[in-house]
Amino acid sequence: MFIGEYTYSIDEKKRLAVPPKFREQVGKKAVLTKGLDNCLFLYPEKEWQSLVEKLSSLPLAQADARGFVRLMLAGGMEVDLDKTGRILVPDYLKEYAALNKKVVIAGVLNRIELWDEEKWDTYKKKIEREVGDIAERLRELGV
Amino acid sequence: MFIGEYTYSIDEKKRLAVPPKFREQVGKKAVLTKGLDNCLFLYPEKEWQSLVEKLSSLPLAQADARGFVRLMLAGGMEVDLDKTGRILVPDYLKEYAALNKKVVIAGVLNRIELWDEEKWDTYKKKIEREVGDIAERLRELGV
DNA sequence: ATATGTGTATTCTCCGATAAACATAAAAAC
DNA sequence: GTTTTTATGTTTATCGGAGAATACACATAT
Repeated sequence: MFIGEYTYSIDEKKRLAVPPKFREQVGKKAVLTKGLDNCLFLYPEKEWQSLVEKLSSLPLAQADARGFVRLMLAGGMEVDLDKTGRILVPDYLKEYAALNKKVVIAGVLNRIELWDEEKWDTYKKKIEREVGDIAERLRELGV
Repeated sequence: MFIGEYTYSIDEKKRLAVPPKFREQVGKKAVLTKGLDNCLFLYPEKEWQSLVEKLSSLPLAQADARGFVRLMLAGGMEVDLDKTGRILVPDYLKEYAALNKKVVIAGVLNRIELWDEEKWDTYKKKIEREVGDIAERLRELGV
């Protein structure tokens, strides 16, 4: 399980370090893809497999599902970690998530999320403001 | 079960002592994360696991749930107790809870809460003022 | 076949951060 | 009153990130 939030710089060659605490869990190969809310998702090989299975089961007839599957699959890219634990972020993903120099790397359950620092701050502030209400609504779900 | 309220100083290296009465129950590793009402939650490993299970079952497609999971997970951090029973509070959590030197450490059922002393006093006074009304409302819930 | 260019991979070093070990002083327990 | 526990402070050594420099692979052109 991934947990915690770190900030790293993406260098001019679009290389980005995976935090040491995550490296072992990620392994040598991972999949980087477009996520929800303008961030990127980074999945370890195994987690990616089980996600793909879920996506496979979505109904082809449903336009929403087609779109989502296309976003995740066509948008994805296999990435390798180099000896020092960095990945290479493809241009089109860097652009999708509007990544600048400072990138927030957040562990969320079975995936790692990459956010542009500014976007992350904005999002976080919004959530923190609303968290009381959200918790009330989630109560129905048993949290 | 955690019970009671203690006050400790957080030092300039952001180390904070876990009260001796809590140490055995907490163990060597714990998870510190953002809580509700601007405090921090400290969970023993086991309690954290069962919380994570609940969070895992929330639907990825629901924006509210995503936000809440991100707050708890990305906001969390594994912390170790050092030889003298202290944890290291990460900068971003210290900031989230606006911790100053004096920190109130309160046992609440299956978790420990960390509060800035001033915020705690204010909150406590507010609750004490409203306790009558609150009790009325809770009666409907069967307390 | 050689030269040149472009982009990626690797290694190295510096500096700062950070956490582990150590030390001291105060308080509590017996 | 002595001993143990606890709270807090200081020092030290290790580790990690960032950037620069180098080495390597591949392509194109001469």
